[in-house]
Amino acid sequence: MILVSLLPVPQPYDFSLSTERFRAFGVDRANLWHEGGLHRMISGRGVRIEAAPGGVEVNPLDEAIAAEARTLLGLSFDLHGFSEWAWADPVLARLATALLGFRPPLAPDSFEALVTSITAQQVSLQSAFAIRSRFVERFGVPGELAYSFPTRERVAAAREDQLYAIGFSHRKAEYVVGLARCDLDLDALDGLPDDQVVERIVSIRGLGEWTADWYLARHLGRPHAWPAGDLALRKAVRTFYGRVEDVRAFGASFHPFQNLSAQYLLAGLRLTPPQ
DNA sequence: TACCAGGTAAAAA
DNA sequence: TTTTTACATGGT
Repeated sequence: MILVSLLPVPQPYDFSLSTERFRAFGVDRANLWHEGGLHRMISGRGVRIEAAPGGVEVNPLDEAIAAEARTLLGLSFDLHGFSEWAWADPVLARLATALLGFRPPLAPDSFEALVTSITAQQVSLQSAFAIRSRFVERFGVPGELAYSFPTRERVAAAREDQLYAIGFSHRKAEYVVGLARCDLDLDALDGLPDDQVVERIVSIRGLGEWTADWYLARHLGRPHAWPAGDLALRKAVRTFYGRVEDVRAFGASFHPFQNLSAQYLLAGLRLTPPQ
């Protein structure tokens, strides 16, 4: 089926602001920013997404590509509901205005989401992006611009020392290969409630609470996800609300928009001038 | 140079 | 049970 290349996005939407994450920390070879557009391999085809009136332009476009692009661009978030709700909180009211049109992107693939988190454990996102891009170039498949992210099968067949050679710690190399080889059906998790998803994720070696929370937030797009252990989120909470004794408990005050609140606080930390 | 950065598991206390 | 330690890289 031929579709027009416009993918509508609820307005207001700021494509450049929403994709800042793909540029802020270095190059992501699987979600590549190039000449004003975001490039990703979808269904084996190189896809370019760029700003367009009323949404984004996606080329090429078919049903499968549209579905993944909707996930990638975070179209499932209730941004309108969040904006209305945010008026009750002076901090979020300011951020919702300053970051008008910011819609957090999601990682469309479950394995990619988890490997991405492992690479980001404990190190700066600058370091994580650099290491992950070498991993994508080594084990992924090159397209015209972006690479397809390494498949679980390909990583399951890899040796840990091959990952160590491109900058993974021995421990993280073990985690990634172990994840690829484990018997958990990742895509079966999306039908489970949040707490059961966390339970399954943390049962895998190398995946802790932080990784599970970000999986809920950035892969499944669950509204109530709140990565309380995240160093940057803790810093953002401290910056915008002052000392908070229990950051996880504090997340309840953002119900039912914990995920969007966290994403706006993090984006605000990087993009809005200090108050 | 030394330290920190969007953690985790295992050893030590 | 709680606290401490090792870990690899990139930026400052």
